[in-house]
Amino acid sequence: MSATPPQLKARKLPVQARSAHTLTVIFDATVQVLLRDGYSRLTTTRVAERAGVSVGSLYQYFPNKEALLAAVMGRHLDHIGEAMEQACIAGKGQDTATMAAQLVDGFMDAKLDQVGLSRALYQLPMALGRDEQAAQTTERCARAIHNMLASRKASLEAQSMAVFVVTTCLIGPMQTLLTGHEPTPENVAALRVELKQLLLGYLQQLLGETKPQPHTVNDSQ
Amino acid sequence: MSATPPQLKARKLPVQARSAHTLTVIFDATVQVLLRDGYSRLTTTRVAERAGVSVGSLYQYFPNKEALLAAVMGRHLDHIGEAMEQACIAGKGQDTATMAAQLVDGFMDAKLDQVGLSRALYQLPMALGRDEQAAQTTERCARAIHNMLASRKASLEAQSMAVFVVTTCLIGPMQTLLTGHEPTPENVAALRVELKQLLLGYLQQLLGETKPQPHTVNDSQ
DNA sequence: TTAAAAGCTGAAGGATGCTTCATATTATGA
DNA sequence: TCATAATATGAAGCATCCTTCAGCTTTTAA
Repeated sequence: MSATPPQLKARKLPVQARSAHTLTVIFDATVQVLLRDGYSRLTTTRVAERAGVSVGSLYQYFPNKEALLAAVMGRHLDHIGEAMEQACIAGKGQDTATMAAQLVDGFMDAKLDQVGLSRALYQLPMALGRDEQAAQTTERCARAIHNMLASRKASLEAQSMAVFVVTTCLIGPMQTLLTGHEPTPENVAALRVELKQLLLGYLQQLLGETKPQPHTVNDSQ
Repeated sequence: MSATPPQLKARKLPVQARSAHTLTVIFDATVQVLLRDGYSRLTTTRVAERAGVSVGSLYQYFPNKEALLAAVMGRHLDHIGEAMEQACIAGKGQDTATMAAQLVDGFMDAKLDQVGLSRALYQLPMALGRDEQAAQTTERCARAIHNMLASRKASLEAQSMAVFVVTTCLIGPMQTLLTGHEPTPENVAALRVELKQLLLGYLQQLLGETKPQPHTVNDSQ
C-alpha cells in the first residue's frame, strides 16, 4: 500500500540501542535545521553537525538527502493519519457536534503537538521572501472579505478569526485537488458545489441568519 | 507595503520591446521547467535553455535564482489577490448565497486559469515521493471520515466530494496559521471554535439535519 | 575472553550549478 | 549616419554539497 520508492527506503534498520539513538538525534536535527536555517540551507553535513554525529552515520540510515526528508515528512503524516483515524472512531455514531469537534481537535492537536515540525514542513517550499508574499496575499484577501461582509453586518471586528477561516478554508481542498492528478471538469464542478455549501452554511451563521446551532463547545485540552 | 527584500528585487526593468519579450519567455520557461522537471531540477541554465535565451540574459533581470522563483510566485499571488478583491466587490451587499458563490468561484477560477502554475507552485515543496505520501494520508483520512459518517447516514457513496471537503477544509486555516508567526494559545483556541462551527454547519447539511438552504447554484463557466 | 557484527568517522572525490564579465549584437535618437 | 545605450551571449570561475569508503571503535554473544 505505502509503496515507498526504492531510493527513499531506509538503508538499514537500527538493531542496537546506540544506533536507535543516532537515528533519533538525526531526525531531531533535521527538524531543527529546517526551522532555523530553512530548506535551502539544509545540507547533510549541517544536519550531521547539529546532530553531533558524522555524515557517514547519516548515510548509514538514509541512502540520500531526499530519503531523509521523506522519512521526516512520513513520520509526521503518519502521526496525522493516526490521529484522524482515532478521532473518527471516537466520533462514530455520536451526534454531529461531537463529530465536528473530534475532527477539529484531532487535526489541530496532531499538528500542534508537533508544532515545530508542522511549521517546518509547511514552510519547506517557502524559502525566505516567498512566505512573506503569501502572508501578504492572505492579508489582502482577508481585508476584502471583511469589507464585503461588513456590508451586511457591522459588528465584525470581534470576528476576525471567522474572517480568517472564510479566507483560508478554500485553500486545502484546492491545494489537494491540484496536487493530485490533473483535475477533471467533473471534479472541479462538484467541488464548486460543495465549497459553496460549506461557505454558505458558515456565512449564514456568521451573519446571524440562523439561530446558533445547539452544540457544546468541547474544549479538549 | 509589499516590502520585497532587496536581493529579490528585479535587477533591471525592460525598456525595449525586445527585453520585455525576453522576460516573458523566461517566466514561461520557469513554469514549464517547474512542471516538467520539478523544483529540484530547476536550474538557471535549464530555464534559460528552455526559454531559448542565455543564462546571462536571465541574470540581467533577476539577481539570483531565488528572485526568479519569487517573481513567478508573486505574479500568481497577485492574480489570486486581484480575483478575490473583485469577487468581494461583486458580492458586496448581495445575499449570502451570492457571497459564497463569488468567493468560491473567484478563488477557483483564479487558480484554474493558471492551473499549470498553481500545480507547480503547490508541488514546489513536494519533490517526488513526498507528494505521494501526502496523497496517501489524505486517502487514509478520507476513508476514516467516510466510515464515521456512514455510521449516521448510509447513502454516502454519492457524496465522495463532500467527504473530500470535510477532509481537506481544515488544512488551509492550520497551514496559514502555522506558516505565520508562532501561533498564540488564544488564536489556537479561537480557531478551534470557528472550525467546529464551520464543520458543524456543513455536516448538518450533509447528514440531512437541516433542510437544504435555499440558494441557487451559480454555475459560472 | 575474543571473534564477529554493528556502528561510527570524516577527509576527499566528483558532480552540479550559481553567477560573473568581457565581448558581441541590436536598437535608439540626434 | 553614427555615437550611445540597451540587450544578449556563454565559457569559465567559484563555491557548495552530496556521497563514498577504508579504517577505527563499540557491542554482542559464544
